[in-house]
Amino acid sequence: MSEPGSLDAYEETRPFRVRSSTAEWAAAILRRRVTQGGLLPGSRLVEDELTAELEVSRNTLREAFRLLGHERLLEHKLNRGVYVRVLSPADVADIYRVRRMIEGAAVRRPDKDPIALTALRDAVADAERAAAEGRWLDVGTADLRFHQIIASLNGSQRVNAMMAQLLAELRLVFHAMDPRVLHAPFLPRNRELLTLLESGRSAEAEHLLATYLDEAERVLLAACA
Amino acid sequence: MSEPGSLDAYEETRPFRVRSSTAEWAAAILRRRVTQGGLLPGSRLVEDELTAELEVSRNTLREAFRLLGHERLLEHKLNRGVYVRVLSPADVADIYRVRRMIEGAAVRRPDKDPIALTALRDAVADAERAAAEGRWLDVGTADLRFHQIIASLNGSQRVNAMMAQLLAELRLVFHAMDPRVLHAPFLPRNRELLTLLESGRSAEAEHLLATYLDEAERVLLAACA
DNA sequence: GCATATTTGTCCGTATGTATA
DNA sequence: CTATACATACGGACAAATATG
Repeated sequence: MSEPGSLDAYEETRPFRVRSSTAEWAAAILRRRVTQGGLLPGSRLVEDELTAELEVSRNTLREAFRLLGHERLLEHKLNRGVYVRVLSPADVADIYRVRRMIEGAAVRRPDKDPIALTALRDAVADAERAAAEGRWLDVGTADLRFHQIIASLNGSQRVNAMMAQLLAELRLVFHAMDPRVLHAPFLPRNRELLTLLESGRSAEAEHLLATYLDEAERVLLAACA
Repeated sequence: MSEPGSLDAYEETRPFRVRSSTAEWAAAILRRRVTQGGLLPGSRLVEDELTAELEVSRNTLREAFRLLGHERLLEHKLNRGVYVRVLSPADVADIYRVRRMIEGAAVRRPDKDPIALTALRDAVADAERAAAEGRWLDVGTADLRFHQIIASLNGSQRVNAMMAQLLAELRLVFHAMDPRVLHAPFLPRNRELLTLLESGRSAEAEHLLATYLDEAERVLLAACA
Protein backbone atom coordinates (compact mmCIF):
# COMPACT_ATOMS: atom_id res chain seq x y z
CA MET A 1 0.00 0.00 0.00
CA SER A 2 2.74 2.45 0.88
CA GLU A 3 4.86 1.93 -2.22
CA PRO A 4 2.61 1.58 -5.22
CA GLY A 5 4.15 -0.29 -8.14
CA SER A 6 7.63 1.14 -8.10
CA LEU A 7 8.92 -1.73 -10.22
CA ASP A 8 6.34 -1.37 -12.93
CA ALA A 9 6.88 1.81 -14.87
CA TYR A 10 4.23 0.94 -17.47
CA GLU A 11 1.38 0.86 -15.06
CA GLU A 12 -0.59 3.81 -13.93
CA THR A 13 0.07 4.72 -10.35
CA ARG A 14 -2.65 3.98 -7.87
CA PRO A 15 -5.19 6.78 -7.99
CA PHE A 16 -6.73 8.41 -4.96
CA ARG A 17 -8.83 5.86 -3.24
CA VAL A 18 -11.50 8.39 -2.44
CA ARG A 19 -13.79 7.31 -5.20
CA SER A 20 -12.73 3.88 -6.39
CA SER A 21 -12.01 0.84 -4.28
CA THR A 22 -8.71 -1.00 -4.36
CA ALA A 23 -10.40 -3.93 -6.06
CA GLU A 24 -11.54 -1.69 -8.92
CA TRP A 25 -8.06 -0.27 -9.20
CA ALA A 26 -6.59 -3.77 -9.52
CA ALA A 27 -9.34 -4.69 -11.98
CA ALA A 28 -8.53 -1.63 -14.08
CA ILE A 29 -4.88 -2.67 -14.40
CA LEU A 30 -5.75 -6.23 -15.35
CA ARG A 31 -8.44 -5.02 -17.73
CA ARG A 32 -5.91 -2.90 -19.54
CA ARG A 33 -3.49 -5.77 -19.85
CA VAL A 34 -6.17 -7.95 -21.33
CA THR A 35 -7.67 -5.42 -23.74
CA GLN A 36 -4.27 -4.15 -24.86
CA GLY A 37 -2.83 -7.59 -25.41
CA GLY A 38 -0.36 -7.76 -22.54
CA LEU A 39 -2.24 -10.82 -21.29
CA LEU A 40 -3.21 -13.09 -24.16
CA PRO A 41 -6.33 -15.27 -24.22
CA GLY A 42 -5.75 -18.55 -22.41
CA SER A 43 -3.16 -17.15 -20.03
CA ARG A 44 -3.52 -18.20 -16.45
CA LEU A 45 -3.65 -15.57 -13.71
CA VAL A 46 -2.03 -16.94 -10.56
CA GLU A 47 -3.15 -15.40 -7.30
CA ASP A 48 0.25 -15.53 -5.61
CA GLU A 49 2.10 -13.77 -8.44
CA LEU A 50 -0.46 -11.00 -8.81
CA THR A 51 -0.88 -10.29 -5.11
CA ALA A 52 2.90 -9.82 -4.95
CA GLU A 53 3.08 -7.67 -8.05
CA LEU A 54 0.04 -5.47 -7.43
CA GLU A 55 0.62 -5.40 -3.69
CA VAL A 56 -2.96 -6.12 -2.78
CA SER A 57 -4.34 -8.85 -0.57
CA ARG A 58 -5.69 -12.10 -1.95
CA ASN A 59 -9.25 -11.16 -1.05
CA THR A 60 -8.99 -7.89 -2.92
CA LEU A 61 -7.45 -9.55 -5.96
CA ARG A 62 -10.16 -12.17 -6.00
CA GLU A 63 -12.74 -9.40 -5.98
CA ALA A 64 -11.02 -7.88 -9.01
CA PHE A 65 -11.15 -11.29 -10.70
CA ARG A 66 -14.87 -11.40 -10.08
CA LEU A 67 -15.40 -7.95 -11.57
CA LEU A 68 -13.57 -8.93 -14.75
CA GLY A 69 -15.26 -12.29 -14.86
CA HIS A 70 -18.58 -10.52 -14.98
CA GLU A 71 -17.30 -8.49 -17.92
CA ARG A 72 -16.50 -11.80 -19.62
CA LEU A 73 -12.83 -10.91 -19.93
CA LEU A 74 -11.71 -13.58 -17.46
CA GLU A 75 -12.95 -17.10 -17.01
CA HIS A 76 -13.21 -18.63 -13.56
CA LYS A 77 -12.75 -22.39 -13.39
CA LEU A 78 -13.69 -23.71 -9.95
CA ASN A 79 -10.64 -24.87 -8.00
CA ARG A 80 -8.56 -24.54 -11.15
CA GLY A 81 -7.88 -20.85 -11.34
CA VAL A 82 -8.63 -17.82 -13.46
CA TYR A 83 -7.79 -17.52 -17.16
CA VAL A 84 -8.02 -14.88 -19.84
CA ARG A 85 -11.10 -15.77 -21.83
CA VAL A 86 -10.67 -17.57 -25.16
CA LEU A 87 -13.44 -16.72 -27.61
CA SER A 88 -14.86 -19.59 -29.62
CA PRO A 89 -16.26 -19.12 -33.13
CA ALA A 90 -19.69 -19.50 -31.52
CA ASP A 91 -18.89 -16.55 -29.26
CA VAL A 92 -17.88 -14.40 -32.23
CA ALA A 93 -21.04 -15.34 -34.10
CA ASP A 94 -23.14 -14.53 -31.05
CA ILE A 95 -21.45 -11.17 -30.56
CA TYR A 96 -22.18 -10.24 -34.16
CA ARG A 97 -25.80 -11.26 -33.81
CA VAL A 98 -26.08 -8.77 -30.95
CA ARG A 99 -24.16 -6.10 -32.86
CA ARG A 100 -26.52 -6.44 -35.82
CA MET A 101 -29.44 -5.99 -33.46
CA ILE A 102 -28.04 -3.01 -31.55
CA GLU A 103 -26.43 -1.12 -34.42
CA GLY A 104 -29.29 -1.99 -36.78
CA ALA A 105 -31.83 -0.52 -34.39
CA ALA A 106 -29.59 2.54 -33.98
CA VAL A 107 -29.35 3.48 -37.66
CA ARG A 108 -33.05 2.75 -38.19
CA ARG A 109 -34.04 5.45 -35.71
CA PRO A 110 -35.44 8.57 -37.36
CA ASP A 111 -34.18 11.05 -34.77
CA LYS A 112 -30.39 11.22 -34.79
CA ASP A 113 -28.78 13.13 -31.96
CA PRO A 114 -26.69 15.92 -33.55
CA ILE A 115 -24.09 15.64 -30.79
CA ALA A 116 -23.60 11.98 -31.60
CA LEU A 117 -23.25 12.81 -35.29
CA THR A 118 -20.49 15.28 -34.48
CA ALA A 119 -18.75 12.63 -32.37
CA LEU A 120 -19.06 10.21 -35.29
CA ARG A 121 -17.39 12.72 -37.62
CA ASP A 122 -14.53 13.07 -35.14
CA ALA A 123 -14.09 9.33 -34.84
CA VAL A 124 -13.97 8.85 -38.62
CA ALA A 125 -11.49 11.71 -39.00
CA ASP A 126 -9.29 10.31 -36.24
CA ALA A 127 -9.29 6.88 -37.85
CA GLU A 128 -8.38 8.28 -41.27
CA ARG A 129 -5.58 10.40 -39.84
CA ALA A 130 -4.17 7.45 -37.89
CA ALA A 131 -4.34 5.26 -40.98
CA ALA A 132 -2.50 7.86 -43.07
CA GLU A 133 0.25 7.86 -40.46
CA GLY A 134 0.38 4.10 -40.17
CA ARG A 135 -0.79 4.01 -36.54
CA TRP A 136 -3.00 0.96 -37.01
CA LEU A 137 -3.62 0.33 -33.32
CA ASP A 138 -5.04 3.85 -33.07
CA VAL A 139 -7.15 3.12 -36.13
CA GLY A 140 -8.62 0.19 -34.24
CA THR A 141 -9.34 2.34 -31.20
CA ALA A 142 -11.10 4.98 -33.31
CA ASP A 143 -13.07 2.29 -35.14
CA LEU A 144 -14.35 0.83 -31.89
CA ARG A 145 -15.26 4.33 -30.73
CA PHE A 146 -17.19 4.86 -33.97
CA HIS A 147 -19.34 1.81 -33.36
CA GLN A 148 -19.83 2.64 -29.69
CA ILE A 149 -21.26 6.00 -30.75
CA ILE A 150 -23.48 4.31 -33.34
CA ALA A 151 -24.91 2.16 -30.54
CA SER A 152 -25.48 5.26 -28.42
CA LEU A 153 -27.98 6.53 -31.00
CA ASN A 154 -30.43 4.17 -29.31
CA GLY A 155 -30.45 6.59 -26.41
CA SER A 156 -30.23 3.88 -23.78
CA GLN A 157 -27.67 3.68 -21.02
CA ARG A 158 -28.11 -0.08 -20.78
CA VAL A 159 -27.50 -0.53 -24.50
CA ASN A 160 -24.36 1.59 -24.19
CA ALA A 161 -23.10 -0.67 -21.42
CA MET A 162 -23.86 -3.83 -23.38
CA MET A 163 -22.06 -2.46 -26.42
CA ALA A 164 -18.99 -1.48 -24.42
CA GLN A 165 -18.78 -4.99 -23.05
CA LEU A 166 -19.22 -6.59 -26.47
CA LEU A 167 -16.43 -4.49 -27.95
CA ALA A 168 -14.13 -5.30 -25.03
CA GLU A 169 -14.76 -8.98 -25.67
CA LEU A 170 -14.05 -8.54 -29.36
CA ARG A 171 -10.64 -7.15 -28.55
CA LEU A 172 -9.72 -10.60 -27.30
CA VAL A 173 -9.86 -11.80 -30.90
CA PHE A 174 -8.25 -8.70 -32.34
CA HIS A 175 -4.92 -9.60 -30.76
CA ALA A 176 -4.75 -12.70 -32.95
CA MET A 177 -4.79 -10.50 -36.06
CA ASP A 178 -2.77 -7.92 -37.90
CA PRO A 179 -4.55 -4.66 -37.02
CA ARG A 180 -4.00 -3.28 -40.52
CA VAL A 181 -5.64 -6.23 -42.26
CA LEU A 182 -8.42 -6.03 -39.69
CA HIS A 183 -9.32 -2.35 -39.90
CA ALA A 184 -8.15 -1.03 -43.28
CA PRO A 185 -11.02 -2.49 -45.34
CA PHE A 186 -13.63 -0.85 -43.13
CA LEU A 187 -12.31 2.69 -43.05
CA PRO A 188 -14.00 3.94 -46.25
CA ARG A 189 -17.22 2.25 -45.21
CA ASN A 190 -17.30 4.12 -41.90
CA ARG A 191 -17.04 7.35 -43.90
CA GLU A 192 -19.81 6.23 -46.24
CA LEU A 193 -22.04 5.14 -43.37
CA LEU A 194 -21.57 8.52 -41.73
CA THR A 195 -22.60 10.31 -44.94
CA LEU A 196 -25.75 8.22 -45.20
CA LEU A 197 -26.65 8.92 -41.57
CA GLU A 198 -26.10 12.66 -41.95
CA SER A 199 -28.38 12.82 -44.98
CA GLY A 200 -31.06 10.76 -43.26
CA ARG A 201 -30.95 7.84 -45.71
CA SER A 202 -31.66 5.29 -43.00
CA ALA A 203 -32.59 2.37 -45.24
CA GLU A 204 -29.34 2.60 -47.19
CA ALA A 205 -27.39 3.00 -43.98
CA GLU A 206 -29.05 -0.10 -42.55
CA HIS A 207 -28.16 -2.13 -45.63
CA LEU A 208 -24.56 -0.95 -45.69
CA LEU A 209 -24.17 -1.71 -42.00
CA ALA A 210 -25.59 -5.21 -42.44
CA THR A 211 -23.13 -6.18 -45.17
CA TYR A 212 -20.38 -4.46 -43.20
CA LEU A 213 -21.01 -6.54 -40.10
CA ASP A 214 -21.38 -9.75 -42.08
CA GLU A 215 -17.96 -9.28 -43.60
CA ALA A 216 -16.31 -8.29 -40.33
CA GLU A 217 -17.74 -11.40 -38.74
CA ARG A 218 -16.29 -13.57 -41.53
CA VAL A 219 -12.85 -12.04 -41.04
CA LEU A 220 -12.87 -12.67 -37.30
CA LEU A 221 -14.29 -16.16 -37.60
CA ALA A 222 -11.40 -17.00 -39.91
CA ALA A 223 -8.98 -15.68 -37.28
CA CYS A 224 -10.61 -17.84 -34.59
CA ALA A 225 -10.20 -21.12 -36.43
CA MET B 1 -21.03 -24.58 8.11
CA SER B 2 -23.33 -25.47 10.95
CA GLU B 3 -20.42 -26.87 12.92
CA PRO B 4 -17.18 -25.47 11.59
CA GLY B 5 -15.13 -27.26 14.21
CA SER B 6 -16.49 -30.73 13.64
CA LEU B 7 -14.24 -32.88 11.52
CA ASP B 8 -16.49 -35.85 11.00
CA ALA B 9 -15.27 -37.25 7.72
CA TYR B 10 -18.52 -38.95 6.84
CA GLU B 11 -21.07 -36.23 7.40
CA GLU B 12 -21.69 -33.89 4.53
CA THR B 13 -21.57 -30.43 5.94
CA ARG B 14 -22.17 -28.66 2.61
CA PRO B 15 -24.53 -30.65 0.42
CA PHE B 16 -24.47 -28.65 -2.79
CA ARG B 17 -22.10 -25.86 -2.06
CA VAL B 18 -19.13 -27.83 -3.27
CA ARG B 19 -20.08 -27.53 -6.92
CA SER B 20 -20.87 -23.86 -7.09
CA SER B 21 -19.02 -21.51 -4.81
CA THR B 22 -20.49 -20.49 -1.48
CA ALA B 23 -20.74 -16.92 -2.70
CA GLU B 24 -22.94 -17.98 -5.62
CA TRP B 25 -25.07 -20.00 -3.28
CA ALA B 26 -25.60 -17.01 -1.01
CA ALA B 27 -26.27 -14.80 -4.02
CA ALA B 28 -28.89 -17.25 -5.25
CA ILE B 29 -30.76 -17.05 -1.95
CA LEU B 30 -30.69 -13.26 -1.88
CA ARG B 31 -31.63 -13.07 -5.57
CA ARG B 32 -34.68 -15.18 -4.87
CA ARG B 33 -35.74 -12.95 -1.98
CA VAL B 34 -35.43 -9.85 -4.12
CA THR B 35 -37.17 -11.17 -7.23
CA GLN B 36 -39.96 -12.80 -5.23
CA GLY B 37 -40.63 -9.77 -3.09
CA GLY B 38 -39.31 -11.01 0.23
CA LEU B 39 -36.90 -8.09 0.19
CA LEU B 40 -38.57 -4.93 -1.04
CA PRO B 41 -36.82 -2.14 -2.98
CA GLY B 42 -35.05 0.27 -0.67
CA SER B 43 -34.46 -2.31 2.05
CA ARG B 44 -31.03 -2.28 3.57
CA LEU B 45 -29.00 -5.48 3.71
CA VAL B 46 -26.93 -5.47 6.89
CA GLU B 47 -23.79 -7.58 6.84
CA ASP B 48 -24.01 -8.79 10.44
CA GLU B 49 -27.59 -10.03 10.16
CA LEU B 50 -27.01 -11.88 6.92
CA THR B 51 -23.71 -13.48 7.88
CA ALA B 52 -25.46 -14.86 10.95
CA GLU B 53 -28.53 -16.03 9.09
CA LEU B 54 -26.82 -17.54 6.05
CA GLU B 55 -23.86 -18.75 8.10
CA VAL B 56 -21.24 -17.46 5.69
CA SER B 57 -18.32 -15.15 6.32
CA ARG B 58 -18.33 -11.43 5.63
CA ASN B 59 -15.98 -11.90 2.70
CA THR B 60 -18.24 -14.47 1.11
CA LEU B 61 -21.31 -12.33 1.70
CA ARG B 62 -19.55 -9.35 0.16
CA GLU B 63 -18.82 -11.49 -2.90
CA ALA B 64 -22.52 -12.26 -3.15
CA PHE B 65 -23.32 -8.54 -2.85
CA ARG B 66 -20.97 -7.78 -5.73
CA LEU B 67 -22.55 -10.42 -7.91
CA LEU B 68 -26.05 -9.08 -7.35
CA GLY B 69 -24.84 -5.52 -7.72
CA HIS B 70 -23.68 -6.33 -11.23
CA GLU B 71 -27.09 -7.79 -11.95
CA ARG B 72 -28.47 -4.40 -10.89
CA LEU B 73 -30.63 -5.96 -8.19
CA LEU B 74 -28.64 -4.43 -5.35
CA GLU B 75 -27.18 -0.97 -5.09
CA HIS B 76 -23.82 -0.49 -3.48
CA LYS B 77 -23.36 2.93 -1.92
CA LEU B 78 -19.68 3.45 -1.16
CA ASN B 79 -19.04 3.17 2.57
CA ARG B 80 -22.76 3.38 3.24
CA GLY B 81 -24.00 -0.13 2.72
CA VAL B 82 -25.98 -2.25 0.31
CA TYR B 83 -29.64 -1.70 -0.57
CA VAL B 84 -32.24 -3.37 -2.73
CA ARG B 85 -32.36 -1.29 -5.88
CA VAL B 86 -35.13 1.26 -6.30
CA LEU B 87 -35.99 1.80 -9.95
CA SER B 88 -36.48 5.38 -11.07
CA PRO B 89 -38.87 6.32 -13.88
CA ALA B 90 -35.75 6.84 -16.00
CA ASP B 91 -34.75 3.23 -15.34
CA VAL B 92 -38.16 1.96 -16.39
CA ALA B 93 -38.05 4.04 -19.56
CA ASP B 94 -34.57 2.74 -20.34
CA ILE B 95 -35.60 -0.86 -19.76
CA TYR B 96 -38.50 -0.45 -22.16
CA ARG B 97 -36.24 1.09 -24.79
CA VAL B 98 -34.14 -2.08 -24.63
CA ARG B 99 -37.19 -4.33 -24.61
CA ARG B 100 -38.54 -2.64 -27.74
CA MET B 101 -35.18 -3.23 -29.40
CA ILE B 102 -34.79 -6.87 -28.35
CA GLU B 103 -38.37 -8.03 -28.77
CA GLY B 104 -38.85 -5.95 -31.91
CA ALA B 105 -35.84 -7.58 -33.55
CA ALA B 106 -37.15 -10.96 -32.43
CA VAL B 107 -40.60 -10.73 -34.04
CA ARG B 108 -39.13 -9.18 -37.19
CA ARG B 109 -37.00 -12.27 -37.87
CA PRO B 110 -38.35 -14.37 -40.74
CA ASP B 111 -37.19 -17.73 -39.36
CA LYS B 112 -39.08 -18.63 -36.21
CA ASP B 113 -37.79 -21.60 -34.27
CA PRO B 114 -40.69 -24.10 -34.01
CA ILE B 115 -39.52 -25.22 -30.58
CA ALA B 116 -39.76 -21.65 -29.34
CA LEU B 117 -43.26 -21.34 -30.83
CA THR B 118 -44.34 -24.43 -28.92
CA ALA B 119 -42.89 -22.97 -25.73
CA LEU B 120 -44.80 -19.75 -26.42
CA ARG B 121 -48.07 -21.67 -26.76
CA ASP B 122 -47.38 -23.35 -23.42
CA ALA B 123 -46.64 -20.05 -21.72
CA VAL B 124 -49.84 -18.44 -23.01
CA ALA B 125 -51.88 -21.46 -21.98
CA ASP B 126 -50.31 -21.48 -18.51
CA ALA B 127 -51.06 -17.79 -18.09
CA GLU B 128 -54.68 -18.20 -19.14
CA ARG B 129 -55.22 -21.17 -16.86
CA ALA B 130 -53.65 -19.35 -13.91
CA ALA B 131 -55.82 -16.29 -14.61
CA ALA B 132 -58.97 -18.42 -14.72
CA GLU B 133 -58.06 -19.80 -11.31
CA GLY B 134 -57.17 -16.40 -9.87
CA ARG B 135 -53.49 -17.24 -9.36
CA TRP B 136 -52.25 -13.83 -10.45
CA LEU B 137 -48.67 -14.28 -9.29
CA ASP B 138 -48.43 -17.33 -11.54
CA VAL B 139 -49.92 -15.26 -14.35
CA GLY B 140 -47.04 -12.84 -13.90
CA THR B 141 -44.48 -15.64 -13.96
CA ALA B 142 -45.94 -17.08 -17.16
CA ASP B 143 -46.07 -13.61 -18.72
CA LEU B 144 -42.39 -13.01 -18.03
CA ARG B 145 -41.61 -16.45 -19.46
CA PHE B 146 -43.57 -15.54 -22.60
CA HIS B 147 -41.44 -12.47 -23.21
CA GLN B 148 -38.21 -14.30 -22.38
CA ILE B 149 -39.05 -16.81 -25.10
CA ILE B 150 -39.89 -13.99 -27.52
CA ALA B 151 -36.41 -12.61 -26.91
CA SER B 152 -34.88 -16.04 -27.50
CA LEU B 153 -36.14 -15.93 -31.11
CA ASN B 154 -33.06 -13.79 -31.73
CA GLY B 155 -31.03 -16.96 -31.31
CA SER B 156 -28.37 -15.31 -29.17
CA GLN B 157 -27.23 -16.49 -25.78
CA ARG B 158 -26.09 -12.99 -24.87
CA VAL B 159 -29.47 -11.50 -25.75
CA ASN B 160 -31.13 -14.17 -23.61
CA ALA B 161 -28.93 -13.17 -20.69
CA MET B 162 -29.66 -9.46 -21.17
CA MET B 163 -33.39 -10.14 -21.32
CA ALA B 164 -33.33 -12.27 -18.18
CA GLN B 165 -31.58 -9.46 -16.36
CA LEU B 166 -34.01 -6.83 -17.62
CA LEU B 167 -37.01 -8.87 -16.51
CA ALA B 168 -35.44 -9.48 -13.09
CA GLU B 169 -35.04 -5.72 -12.74
CA LEU B 170 -38.64 -5.15 -13.77
CA ARG B 171 -39.82 -7.42 -10.99
CA LEU B 172 -38.55 -4.77 -8.59
CA VAL B 173 -41.37 -2.52 -9.79
CA PHE B 174 -43.93 -5.30 -10.00
CA HIS B 175 -43.95 -5.69 -6.22
CA ALA B 176 -45.34 -2.17 -5.92
CA MET B 177 -48.41 -3.17 -7.92
CA ASP B 178 -51.44 -5.38 -7.77
CA PRO B 179 -50.46 -8.33 -9.99
CA ARG B 180 -53.99 -8.58 -11.38
CA VAL B 181 -54.14 -4.99 -12.54
CA LEU B 182 -50.65 -5.41 -13.94
CA HIS B 183 -51.08 -8.58 -15.98
CA ALA B 184 -54.77 -8.98 -16.79
CA PRO B 185 -54.90 -6.40 -19.61
CA PHE B 186 -52.05 -8.07 -21.46
CA LEU B 187 -53.28 -11.66 -21.44
CA PRO B 188 -55.43 -11.48 -24.60
CA ARG B 189 -52.69 -9.60 -26.39
CA ASN B 190 -50.17 -12.34 -25.69
CA ARG B 191 -52.60 -14.77 -27.32
CA GLU B 192 -53.07 -12.46 -30.30
CA LEU B 193 -49.33 -11.91 -30.67
CA LEU B 194 -48.78 -15.66 -30.68
CA THR B 195 -51.36 -16.11 -33.43
CA LEU B 196 -49.68 -13.47 -35.58
CA LEU B 197 -46.27 -15.08 -35.08
CA GLU B 198 -47.56 -18.54 -35.96
CA SER B 199 -49.09 -17.31 -39.19
CA GLY B 200 -45.95 -15.40 -40.13
CA ARG B 201 -47.56 -11.94 -40.11
CA SER B 202 -44.40 -10.29 -38.79
CA ALA B 203 -45.31 -6.70 -39.59
CA GLU B 204 -48.59 -6.91 -37.69
CA ALA B 205 -46.86 -8.69 -34.82
CA GLU B 206 -44.26 -5.94 -34.67
CA HIS B 207 -46.94 -3.25 -34.52
CA LEU B 208 -48.96 -5.04 -31.86
CA LEU B 209 -45.84 -5.55 -29.78
CA ALA B 210 -44.88 -1.89 -30.06
CA THR B 211 -48.22 -0.62 -28.77
CA TYR B 212 -48.20 -3.37 -26.16
CA LEU B 213 -44.84 -2.29 -24.76
CA ASP B 214 -45.76 1.39 -24.89
CA GLU B 215 -48.80 0.76 -22.73
CA ALA B 216 -46.97 -1.52 -20.28
CA GLU B 217 -44.35 1.18 -19.87
CA ARG B 218 -47.03 3.76 -19.07
CA VAL B 219 -48.57 1.50 -16.42
CA LEU B 220 -45.23 0.92 -14.71
CA LEU B 221 -44.17 4.55 -14.92
CA ALA B 222 -47.37 5.45 -13.11
CA ALA B 223 -46.53 2.93 -10.42
CA CYS B 224 -43.06 4.41 -10.01
CA ALA B 225 -44.18 7.94 -9.36
C1' DG C 1 -2.01 -45.75 -8.61
C1' DC C 2 0.22 -43.20 -4.82
C1' DA C 3 2.39 -39.54 -2.13
C1' DT C 4 3.62 -34.86 -2.07
C1' DA C 5 3.51 -30.01 -3.24
C1' DT C 6 0.93 -26.32 -4.97
C1' DT C 7 -3.11 -23.63 -5.54
C1' DT C 8 -7.59 -22.42 -4.60
C1' DG C 9 -11.90 -21.75 -1.55
C1' DT C 10 -13.38 -20.18 2.63
C1' DC C 11 -13.25 -18.09 7.04
C1' DC C 12 -11.48 -15.30 10.88
C1' DG C 13 -9.41 -11.36 13.51
C1' DT C 14 -8.10 -6.88 13.22
C1' DA C 15 -6.78 -2.21 11.82
C1' DT C 16 -8.21 1.83 9.48
C1' DG C 17 -11.17 5.04 7.23
C1' DT C 18 -15.81 7.03 6.61
C1' DA C 19 -20.56 8.41 7.37
C1' DT C 20 -24.21 9.40 10.63
C1' DA C 21 -26.59 10.08 15.16
C1' DC D 1 -17.06 16.81 18.85
C1' DT D 2 -17.64 12.30 20.32
C1' DA D 3 -19.44 8.01 19.76
C1' DT D 4 -21.16 4.45 17.07
C1' DA D 5 -21.79 1.57 13.27
C1' DC D 6 -20.17 -0.04 9.26
C1' DA D 7 -17.36 -0.64 5.01
C1' DT D 8 -12.73 -1.44 3.25
C1' DA D 9 -8.62 -3.91 3.23
C1' DC D 10 -5.07 -6.74 5.10
C1' DG D 11 -2.77 -11.05 6.68
C1' DG D 12 -3.07 -15.54 8.54
C1' DA D 13 -5.12 -20.01 8.87
C1' DC D 14 -6.80 -24.45 7.27
C1' DA D 15 -9.50 -27.73 4.37
C1' DA D 16 -10.31 -29.25 -0.18
C1' DA D 17 -9.13 -29.73 -4.86
C1' DT D 18 -5.71 -30.02 -8.21
C1' DA D 19 -1.20 -30.61 -10.17
C1' DT D 20 3.24 -32.90 -9.99
C1' DG D 21 6.73 -36.30 -9.43
